[in-house]
Amino acid sequence: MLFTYLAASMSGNTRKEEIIMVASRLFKEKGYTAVTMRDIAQTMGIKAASLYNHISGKQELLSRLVLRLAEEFTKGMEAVQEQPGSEVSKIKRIIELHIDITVNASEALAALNNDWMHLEGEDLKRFVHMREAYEENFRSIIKKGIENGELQPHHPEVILFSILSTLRTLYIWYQKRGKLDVNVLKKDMVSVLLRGIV
Amino acid sequence: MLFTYLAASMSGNTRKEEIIMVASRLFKEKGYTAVTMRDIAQTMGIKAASLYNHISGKQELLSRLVLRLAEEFTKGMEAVQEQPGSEVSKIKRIIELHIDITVNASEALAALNNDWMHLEGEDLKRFVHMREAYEENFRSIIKKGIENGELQPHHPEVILFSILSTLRTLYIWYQKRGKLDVNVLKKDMVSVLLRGIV
DNA sequence: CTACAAAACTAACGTTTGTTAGTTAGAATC
DNA sequence: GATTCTAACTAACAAACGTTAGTTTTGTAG
Repeated sequence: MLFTYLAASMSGNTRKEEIIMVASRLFKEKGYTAVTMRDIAQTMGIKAASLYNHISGKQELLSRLVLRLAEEFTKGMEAVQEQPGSEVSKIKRIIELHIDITVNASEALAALNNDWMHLEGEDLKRFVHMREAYEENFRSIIKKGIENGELQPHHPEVILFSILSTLRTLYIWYQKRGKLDVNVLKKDMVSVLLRGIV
Repeated sequence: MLFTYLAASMSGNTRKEEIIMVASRLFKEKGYTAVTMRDIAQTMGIKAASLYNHISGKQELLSRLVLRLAEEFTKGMEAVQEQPGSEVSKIKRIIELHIDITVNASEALAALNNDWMHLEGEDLKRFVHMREAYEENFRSIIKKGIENGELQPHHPEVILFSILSTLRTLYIWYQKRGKLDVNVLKKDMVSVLLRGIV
């Protein structure tokens, strides 16, 4: 089953995971730097110092959120690459991957998109590496698609960026707009991103 | 001439505009909250206290950046609405508007996208109102386009979101990728966003 | 009932933050 | 030559920050 680890973490079974969930909600609204440990504690109904019985510090909250999700994307991309089929079908699967993760972890996605630069040391390096690898894999799928005539001969960078920025920002819209059905959303997104709107 | 005020402000003719420019660069990299007045001062080669000879405080830096740009978008949208022609041609003009602003003020766009929520009081209200109006105007163009058969009958929200999130994130990619020619970029973006990639 | 672990508390620490007050050097104006 | 203006400076403040140390409460197993 996909997203099992993600699902377990989102349900917040341990106190630690509860804190991480609360943090992700606050990070989404104000950003990592603007959220204080006292904010997180107050939302949980406890004092800031009590948080340290469960976590090592603020950085751990960020790195758990971001790296956990980045690994999910990396795993998803690997699965797509191993699958047989056309390049267009792979792009479809990537779109669906993003939508699945958005639906299951929309809060944490905000941290991944907006606050990854506040990671430190090895965590930051690892994240940047994963992100670059992800984009490079996506790019080579697009290039192959252009070469064999599946895709229009546009600059690959423009295609990559236009799809990826839509998918990465999806978390903002999904839930502002009444949470439409996931399968309907997938179908619409695939159609709009691949075949355009006119 | 369009963007005159914007261009004047970006050239940094006064000391105050210099500070605002430096701030926008730093805000783009780390976000509003993570940037300190000492950071800004150090980048300018002066002490933090000296900044207050030119500006009233940190908030002013943010609100100048964000509201100035928001007004540029609002003016642009008004111009598009007054223009005759098909709905598709209006969408084209909107795409070009975003690209023009991105090229002329890519730094400030980061603040507008990521840090608007740190505006306070009346500034925040004004921004949110302008943003909602902008989206509503865009949405009604799309709806009209669907009604008269220019556009595919997708959920307007999906179309709006997919175009807008691409355009809003453009500032990240434009300059990471060697600053391609503006007119080429416009043509490619219009083609990809309107007619898709397959 | 006792022992223990989990999870909360109070109090405080050393820094960093945005900002203010008062001062000074140099250039422009009268 | 005196005055005003511009733009920098030093010094410091009060508040807020992440975090630590030590203590108390609470629930559970022997």
